[in-house]
Amino acid sequence: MTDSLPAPRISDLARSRGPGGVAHDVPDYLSGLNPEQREAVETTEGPVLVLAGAGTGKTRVLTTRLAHILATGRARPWELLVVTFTNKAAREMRERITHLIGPSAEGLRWLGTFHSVAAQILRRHAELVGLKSTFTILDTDDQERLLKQLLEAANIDTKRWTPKSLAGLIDHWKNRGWTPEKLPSGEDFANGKGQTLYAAYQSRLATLNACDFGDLLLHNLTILSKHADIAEEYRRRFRYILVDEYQDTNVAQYLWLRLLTSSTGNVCCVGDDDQSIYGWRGAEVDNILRFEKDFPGAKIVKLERNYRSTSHILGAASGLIAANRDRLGKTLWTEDQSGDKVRVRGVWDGEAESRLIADEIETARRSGMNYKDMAVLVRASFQMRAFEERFVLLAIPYVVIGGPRFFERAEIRDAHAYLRLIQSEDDDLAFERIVNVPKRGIGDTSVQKILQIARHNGVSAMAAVRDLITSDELQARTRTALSTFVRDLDRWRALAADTRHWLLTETVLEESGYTDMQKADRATGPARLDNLKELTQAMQSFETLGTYLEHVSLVMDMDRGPASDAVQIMTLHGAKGLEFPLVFLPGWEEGVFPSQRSIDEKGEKGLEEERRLAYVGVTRAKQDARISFVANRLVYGRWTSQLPSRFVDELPIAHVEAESDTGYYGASAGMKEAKNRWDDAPSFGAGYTSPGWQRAQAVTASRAPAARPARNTVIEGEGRLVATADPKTGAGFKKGQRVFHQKFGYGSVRVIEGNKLTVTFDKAGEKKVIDTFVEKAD
DNA sequence: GTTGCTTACCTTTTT
DNA sequence: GGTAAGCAAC
Repeated sequence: MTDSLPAPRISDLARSRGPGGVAHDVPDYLSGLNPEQREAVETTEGPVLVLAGAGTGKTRVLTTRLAHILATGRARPWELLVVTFTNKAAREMRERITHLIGPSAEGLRWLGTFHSVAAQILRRHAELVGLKSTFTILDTDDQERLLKQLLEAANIDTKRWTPKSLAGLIDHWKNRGWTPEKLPSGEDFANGKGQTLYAAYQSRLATLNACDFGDLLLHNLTILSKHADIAEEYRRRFRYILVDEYQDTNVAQYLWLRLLTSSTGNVCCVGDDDQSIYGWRGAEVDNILRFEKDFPGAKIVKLERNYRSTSHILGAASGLIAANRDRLGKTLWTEDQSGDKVRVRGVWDGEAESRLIADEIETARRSGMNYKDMAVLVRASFQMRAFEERFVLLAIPYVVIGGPRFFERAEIRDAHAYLRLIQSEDDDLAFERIVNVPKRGIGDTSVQKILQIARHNGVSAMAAVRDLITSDELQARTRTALSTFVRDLDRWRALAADTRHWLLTETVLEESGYTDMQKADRATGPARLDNLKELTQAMQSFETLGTYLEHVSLVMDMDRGPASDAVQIMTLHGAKGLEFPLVFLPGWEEGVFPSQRSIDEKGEKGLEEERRLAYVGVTRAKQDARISFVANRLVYGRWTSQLPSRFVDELPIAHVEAESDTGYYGASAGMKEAKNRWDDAPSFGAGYTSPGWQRAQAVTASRAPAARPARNTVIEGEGRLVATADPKTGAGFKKGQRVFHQKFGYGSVRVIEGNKLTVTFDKAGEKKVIDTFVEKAD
């Protein structure tokens, strides 16, 4: 196994390059670093906080530090815990370390995202929190459907109290490390039902042998805090801990780290408080701001020398971020004095904006720049479409990074549901998803009946189905459909044993009629079939179906093929950690960026986060950053006047070159009104309504609950949360017992086999029924 | 049980 | 303006 790998080969590498490598004791890999970077790499013992500004070589420091620890024999690969936030970051880190130290990087078993490492740990100790080690990880869709069931069972109006909002709330609670028992008072949902619903949800998850994303960490916290021996084992194992993007850790992740770090811990956190942009996901900038208090004697290293951008870009970004109050403060500098000022353009509307950017892309292209060196970074994905349309029109190649996530597409989830059900018959959510996809004539009523039986008997839906098809509860047609379904599944399961999983997938899609169903859909079918093809292709790089499914549940993202020469379109969040020679930053308008919602929900804190996002955006640029805003935008199909973003005003004029042609467009079309400042343009103030439209919506929404009280405010007892069978029914039937059945009427019991009764009905004749569907009659 | 129409909601951002 | 869920009609 990994433990028997040869010693790290970095020593070879250290000697291999350059004549200077032998002259000093300084290994080759350290020689290219500046003094601060060296310090960050060589301070291996004790807590270290590396404040790495944008473009200061953070990843290089991180990977070199790891290589250094390994090369100097301080630890072996499997004794390092390395956590990142995104899969992309984890992947990149692994690649770069492999490049530095060779194949022994494979021994880095504990390198991954918080969630994937937590999942690994949880699999080993699942039984301590009432799960089996084979637990499945639910995605948001599964989660919301489950919550919807719970809400409905509790008679809560799911329009007013949406499953989505409850999911968000529960996630928020989990991010803070709150189990249902530890939920502080004041945290609530649906008038006092919050905690009960949360508890009910957790117990449903346990029944399903499943957990959600938040649970991965929350269960870890439970295990590590309740079992001192286990925590101690991990503390001994992880001799060095490295955390990337520390500014984005939430409370749960923070607590998790603390549990895994001993008092003398060699923990190194790297981050940039100015780039904290995940507050909405529970990130606490405070974690990084109070590092010194948490780890007394911690060494703080600031990386301020920027190697990425020109001084104008850095100047613009620094001026912008200076408006934030909550920061540790650092000053980026560069020796690169070349380059143009940041260009700011105000144009008439969204179409003009996409035209402008497309034109500039073509100009840049003509001057020899590759498409892939240009990026359009937007605040929210709805902004992407305008650019896509324009680019298609002009045949500018582009790729949308992020966008609708591959694994969230309906057809991919359907395929997964089939596979999950083949792999584990207990997967009720998978069952629900595909029993009737493609249509088999198993409607909602039947499905509900199946689920009811399953829940009542404490078995899986599939088990209930197997039961039901030998009874007369369901219509003959439904029964036939279900038997076919069961037979198919059994056949595929048998097939799975000796078939490669991607071939199995193809067979299943074919034989289930799924492919035919898509073929029948002329509109979306072809694209979906393409996606499925892509899916089976991607599956081939995994050993087994199991490893594949584990991977997709954690990595909701897929490695696409090698980057082609195309303009990259992505959100600002998605752009973090990347860099491009030429960056376009459209949509800098109040309400769009900063997003109104962010301000409404989190006030000044929200605004500061938006500003950090702007900072992230500008600092992605190496040579040129081009910001733009429009005077009019089509929102929800409605024209709205826009005001330039306050961030535009905050850019220091010394580093900006601005021009707006929106001024008198209406009066004299095409006339350009060049000026240095644009906020005095009379036309902006004139018909200014935005962001009123959004605010008005928010107000209506938040008032609605008070004005219209829920119909079902009183819900008796907690037990009502989960549907229970009618109390009049139950086991204990005797031969000859008179019974009543909703559909078949009165009759008497003739045979009893487990939960199945053969009843001779007075009118309907002899039928096999499930005991929960009959009542005793006198 | 399925099809086709109407309506409500939507637009943050991701593991 | 687009989409997904919900509802009435087949």
